[in-house]
Amino acid sequence: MINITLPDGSVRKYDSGVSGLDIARSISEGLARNVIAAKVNGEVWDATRPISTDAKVQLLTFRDDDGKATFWHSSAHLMAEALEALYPGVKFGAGPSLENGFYYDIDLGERSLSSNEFEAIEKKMLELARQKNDYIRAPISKADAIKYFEDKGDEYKLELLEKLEDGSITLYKQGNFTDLCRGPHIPNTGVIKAIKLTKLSGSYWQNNEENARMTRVYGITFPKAKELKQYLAMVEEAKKRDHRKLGKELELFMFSEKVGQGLPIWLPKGTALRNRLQDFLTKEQIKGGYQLVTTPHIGHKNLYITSGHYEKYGEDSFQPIATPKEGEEFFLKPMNCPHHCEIYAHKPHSYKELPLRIAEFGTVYRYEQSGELHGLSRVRCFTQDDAHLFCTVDQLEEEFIAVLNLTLLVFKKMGFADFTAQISLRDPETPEKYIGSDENWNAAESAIINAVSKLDLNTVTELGEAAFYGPKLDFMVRDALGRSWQLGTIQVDYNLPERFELEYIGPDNAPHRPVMIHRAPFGSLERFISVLIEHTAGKFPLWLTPEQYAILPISDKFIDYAEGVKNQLEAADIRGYMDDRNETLKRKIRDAEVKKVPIMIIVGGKDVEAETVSVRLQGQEDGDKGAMSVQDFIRFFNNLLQEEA
RNA sequence: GCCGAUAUAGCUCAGCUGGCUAGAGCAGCUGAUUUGUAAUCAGCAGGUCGUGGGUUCGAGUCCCUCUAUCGGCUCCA
Repeated sequence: MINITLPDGSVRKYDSGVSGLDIARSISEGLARNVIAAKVNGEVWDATRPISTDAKVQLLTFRDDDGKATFWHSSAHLMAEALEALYPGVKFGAGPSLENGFYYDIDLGERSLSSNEFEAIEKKMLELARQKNDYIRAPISKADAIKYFEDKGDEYKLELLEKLEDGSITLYKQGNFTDLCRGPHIPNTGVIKAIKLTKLSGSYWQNNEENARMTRVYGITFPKAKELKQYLAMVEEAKKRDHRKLGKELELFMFSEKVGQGLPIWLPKGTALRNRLQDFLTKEQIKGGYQLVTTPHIGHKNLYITSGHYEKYGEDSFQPIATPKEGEEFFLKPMNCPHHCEIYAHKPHSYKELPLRIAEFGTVYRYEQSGELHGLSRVRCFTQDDAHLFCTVDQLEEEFIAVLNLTLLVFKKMGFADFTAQISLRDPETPEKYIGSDENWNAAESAIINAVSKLDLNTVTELGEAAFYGPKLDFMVRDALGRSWQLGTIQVDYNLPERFELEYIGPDNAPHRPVMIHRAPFGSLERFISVLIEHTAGKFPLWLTPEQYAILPISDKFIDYAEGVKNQLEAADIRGYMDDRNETLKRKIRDAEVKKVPIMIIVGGKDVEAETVSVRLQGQEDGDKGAMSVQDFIRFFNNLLQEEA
């Protein structure tokens, strides 16, 4: 008998050789039907794999992330089986699970695959799934495995085998398909009920351009047809919220082929939105003891040689701007820190002045790879809500917490609840990638970890995601299409103060090196706005939206009256416009609804007589709020603003 | 940057296997209508079919170049 400890802490006794599935059965039939895999002492195993020692066991279903991963990985095998049945001789590369679904890289030789063929493949997969074939795990010797794939003629699997150690190799077989695989897998194909192949793309073996080109087939599967339907509906909804589409429709920004790739042009409404975001943050920063600065958009080559960016990014940046003077070169600034370091360096500092916080909405230019450009999320010209804090090592944690709170305030104000704080540390395997002493790195990493632990945050820690000059805390927010984008960032930097030889005079009357914190709560206005658009589906909070109201006169007889109302609202600092077109009221309402103007103010004969306005709220079943005086409307409006805050 | 796909009016799209003056809806303009809570009616105008080249008697349609966009990959100071 062995002892199995379940997640709730209870311990049950089973015969040695019991499987996760057996344990599930002993608990309930329903659970047994839904079990996909079992986490045994922290390692995900096949639900059918025998457990022969005392262990902590967690049964995984499709609801668990590890369960999903197993389900989708098994689905990749199922797809491979279908592909092999439909396209004999196809060779297989890698076929992992993804955050949403799975893919398999395949080599069809001369043949190419088109998405028109997806339906046939899905059909085949369903047919195979219904056979309820078991996924069978088979440990195998290296020699036998090599023989198997030599006979099959799959050179990719042979290449993978070369790197594996004899004794650790397993094959998985379901139906007529056998794959080299570490596993784990679902018990049998029958649980895969709903299948959709989603896209096709090119890839390279081992992700290396020098290697053979392969075709990557993406798909997603679910245990229930309903779940697939919901997923597809979610994807549809996400497409509707795509900031590129809404940005065009709401006339926030544009791109021009003539102006250049990745260079967003902000239209009047988009600019109004940006300016409002900037005003909001500027006020908060002033409260937080920041000083505002303005620096040029270009900098001398020497600035970037000093900062080290020239060496690291010079070749991949916008190339230098030459001047009539021989040998003189300037760069478009790719970041604001070097300029800010020079601001710090322009006069001596006492420890009494620290922390020194300087902020700037700094527009920067980076030559991002053309294939990477994406709406406002990834552009070549963007404005960072940048600031650099110079402080002593002792002040680091406190400053870090203050910055953290500012960032959280921004997220709260914008209604972002679904974000993750990613603690990005060094990769201990590759110390050569980082500059600076171990001592400084340790101090900086623990300052971040300590600061974060004092706040209630959803965090993940990623090794190897640190910048080359220091660890950082990045805020990741998911967009409408499920992609994760980095917004705010807080980074600790010992490197630039060193390179720029920044100093302060300490109480001991000796020079010391300050620490620098880079931070940007929005990250960049461009990316922030892209996520905000998708988050709100274009219906911005009242305080932020470019046009808060539309006055809709019922006919042109009431334009004068409407004009008077508009003046009163302007005086009360409420912004909007009048729709004085010669159109029906229905039409004007529809257009304002589509433009997502939050408040419609209707004025007609009854209003003129009673000295009222009739108020309608956008996007509501019953938006009609009835008639009220302009003074009452202003109160009503301010209440709405209050509710938001 | 790499792989694949796409590019027709301001916007969304039609135009089959190459064949008369390239179509529609919305937006725009003009006129009529003067309207009470999600599209009033009529008329007009608008495109050298992304760019440059080629094949052909003939190219929006086929081929190549470039540019941009989309989906991936890689990258992200």
